Formats: sequence, C-alpha cells, structure tokens
Amino acid sequence: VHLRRKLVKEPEVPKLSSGTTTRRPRLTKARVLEAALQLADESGIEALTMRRLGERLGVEAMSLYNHFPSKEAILDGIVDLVIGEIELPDSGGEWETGVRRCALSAYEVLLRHPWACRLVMIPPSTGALNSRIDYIESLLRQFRQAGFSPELTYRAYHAVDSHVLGFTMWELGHNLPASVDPALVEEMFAVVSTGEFPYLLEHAKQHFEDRSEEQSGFEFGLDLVLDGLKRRQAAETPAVSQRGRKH
Amino acid sequence: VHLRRKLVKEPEVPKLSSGTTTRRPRLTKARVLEAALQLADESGIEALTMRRLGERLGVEAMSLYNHFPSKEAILDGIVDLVIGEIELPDSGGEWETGVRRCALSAYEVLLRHPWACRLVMIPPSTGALNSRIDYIESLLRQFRQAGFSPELTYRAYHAVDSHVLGFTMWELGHNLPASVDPALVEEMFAVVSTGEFPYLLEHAKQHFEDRSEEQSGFEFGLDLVLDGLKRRQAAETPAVSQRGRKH
DNA sequence: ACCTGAACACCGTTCAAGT
DNA sequence: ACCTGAACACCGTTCAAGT
Repeated sequence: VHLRRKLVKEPEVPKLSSGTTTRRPRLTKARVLEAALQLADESGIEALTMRRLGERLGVEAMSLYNHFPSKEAILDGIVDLVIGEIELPDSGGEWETGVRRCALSAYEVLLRHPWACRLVMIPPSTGALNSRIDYIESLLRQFRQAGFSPELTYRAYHAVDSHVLGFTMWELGHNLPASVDPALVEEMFAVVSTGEFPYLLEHAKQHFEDRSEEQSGFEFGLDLVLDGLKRRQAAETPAVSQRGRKH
Repeated sequence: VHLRRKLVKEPEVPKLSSGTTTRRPRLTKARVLEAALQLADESGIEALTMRRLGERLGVEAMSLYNHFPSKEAILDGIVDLVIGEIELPDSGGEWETGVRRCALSAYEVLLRHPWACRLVMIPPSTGALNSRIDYIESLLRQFRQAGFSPELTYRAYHAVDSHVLGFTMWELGHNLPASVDPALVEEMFAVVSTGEFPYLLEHAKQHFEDRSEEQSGFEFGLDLVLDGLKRRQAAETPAVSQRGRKH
C-alpha cells in the first residue's frame, strides 16, 4: 500500500517563450526545497540561510517569502523530504523483518543527512507532515496486523523509534567529521590517562577497533528491542483474545 | 566512589572593602554558568544570548569573553552542569537496579531541562566534560563489575544511552508546552479523520488517555533493553571464562 | 586584569515600491 | 502575482580604548 495524498500543485515552469531576457525558471516550492536540501547536505545546516539559499536559486532572499511563510517552514519541508526517503515495507510480511527493515532504512537515511536528526524532534509547527505520517502509520500497521494489542503497539512504536533516533544521534555526535579540535583530543587523552577512569579508557580503545566484521551496534540494540517485543506479544496473546480485552 | 577532579579555582568575591561604589560581585566562570543555566530554564535556550546573559549579570555582553572564549563554551558548560545532576549509584549493587536508576535519573534530569537534550549530542568542542565522564564511567563500571565482557559492555552502554536520549527527545518533542499552533492541530485532525490512517488515529487517541496507572513508556523500553542484556550476558558467561576470551 | 563602547559581519523578517 | 531594495531589530564577536 503506497497511498499518496493530494500533491502540492505547482505551476509549470513557463517555457520562457519570448526573447532571451529571463534565463531562470520561476521559483516553486519544490525547487526551493530541493535547493535547500542540497545546501544542507553539502555545507551543513548552519550554512542554510535565507540569503545563501536565495543566492543559490539566483534570487534575492526576500523572494523566498512569496513561497514560504518562514524559514522554519522550509526546514520542516526538507525534513519531510528526508523522512520520505525511508523505505517502507509492503504490508503482508513478517512484522519482525518489516519493522527491522524500516528501522535500518531510517538509520541509513539519517546518516546520509546528518543535520536532519536534530531537526526531526522539533517540528511540526507548519504542517509538512506527509512522509512522517506515512512512516508512523506503516510501523503501527505492522504491529497491529501481526496481532499486537493497541496497548502493546503504542509502546512498541515508541520503543523502536526511540532506539532509531537515539542511536543515530549518538553515532552522529561521535563521528564529528574531522572537526575534532586537537586541543580537545589532547585534554580527553590527558583525562583518560590519569588512570582514574579505567573503563572509559577501555571503551575509548574499543572505538578505534575494527568492527566491520561484527553486527553493527545499531542492529544489536534493535534486536534487544525486537526480541523483547516478541516476548511481550507472546505473553499477551494466549492470555487474552486478540479482538479486545475487558478492562 | 565519587571522585572529583581539580575544581576550577575561582577568585573569591572581594568584600567591596572601600566605599559603596561597586555593588556587584565580580564575574566568575561559576556565576556566568549559573546565570546561563537559569536563563535557559526560565526562557528557553533561544533566549540565551550573550547580550541578555550580560544584562542578567549586570554587565556588558563583551565582558563575558574575559571568562569564556565563545558562546559555545558557555553552552558546553551548562550542559555539563545538567549532566552533573544525574544521580550515579554507589558501586557494589546489582547492575540491573543500578543501571536502571541511573537511566531513570537521566530521564528525569533531561525533562527538567528540556533544552539540554538537543545540546547533549553536539559538543564537546571546548572540553567541559567532567560530569559526562563520570556518567559514562559509572555505567561502564556497573556492567564490567557485574561480569559483562568488554565487548558486551561496549554495546550495552550504547544501547542504554540510545534509549535514554531517544525516548526523552521523543517525549519532549511531543509535549510542546502549549506552543501548539491551533491551525496545525486542525490540519493534523483533518488528515487523521480522512480515515486513511486508522492506526495513526488509534495511536493519537491513546496519547490522550490517562496512563498514570501504568508503567511509564520510558521504563517499558528500558526493560526491553535491560532484559535483553541480561539474556546476552547469561549466554556469554557459561561459554567463556569471565577473565577473557581467546579471539 | 578586567570591563566598555563602537563597530563589523552577519542573521530572519517587514514593507513599500516596482513590474 | 511575483520580485526587489532598503531598512529594522537582532545576533556573535573583534578591537582599541579605558581603568
């Protein structure tokens, strides 16, 4: 099932009929969001300013306000584009593989757009929610159709999504790409080598080991959650009918 | 064990010995951080600007640069203050109750300072890490002293902390305190009542139910993780000696 | 050694004016 | 209907000058 809601209707780009005066296509919501997403991916979210975005589109910053009420609306828009990249499984399969694939896809997508993770938590103050809604509905459906009770589904969804977001943020926070200040590494090293924190030292060393052979840490944590959910479901299924439970 | 590293030595506040000319105590790192934390708690992190912080301290914004190299250093400082509020268990107890208490304390602390959650992931570009290090060391120690292998400890730590951060961010993101735009609620309602998203509708309703009687969602997810870890440890303990494993 | 005033290079956003 | 130039009210930060 891959339902799509009313797509935003965009005016077609006029075929610059007369003369050679206008070189650039008109501004549209889609073009603005595309450029914004690109800018954030290339240069980081802090490089995404209205002036720079305008420049990239060959337009003054103020023109953007003809298409979006605020910068926040643009941010909401590109976050929804990112969430739209998450692959949602078709219905009908095993819940464990479906949810697993969904979570892994979200993990990969968020790693591709490192700036997005922090924004996902804030919105949705302008109502650019289409992909978000599809994502949540897909997860919920998989649990419910596998026979999870509404109560267990409620908690299962939060547990899974907490892991996806929490783990991804952790990883992104640690892999600061070469932006690590040598002075800071120095201090960190000094603290660790006092011997006061043996376990932290051990842990820090592990971060430098090659883990390519093993299961990823993301999957390890995901399995903890999924295994637990399987047990919880097994515990509730025989005890109560699947159609409901008296309160 | 409650080790403390070299405390920052602060010049004592001079007792304004002469006349009544100077009314305010001198600026110190500690006073600046205290005021910054207060400002963030009261008015949100976006209200924390150098000018406003200076104003609260009765000083020009530029004076702050005599004590901190940048605004970022101040942010790192107050985040570390927040992390310092997390209660760390004494060593020697059961790992499950210890880790559990630690996670719950972190959860509560982060809910008390809703702005902190998003900052925790970014630093530590200025090396204000004392509380952070204590926190991580405490978690690692509990696992290791309970007989977890270094490998399992590595993953256990990441799994637990992912849940703490992920779940807390989720909760904070959803409980936007009355800042919800009615127009957005309207749209959300419209989407949900199309009937296209039955599971989302069910889920949304659950969010309005009284859950005070039940175990919190945070604890539910935490238990999934902790139960899973217990099983993983049981699986590795009899098979290999606790002192090490040949690779 | 610490604090200040003025300034710089940026922000997001408003508004009247253009076409 | 869309785009623009100038301006406003803010940012973080630098720097020469004060004490």
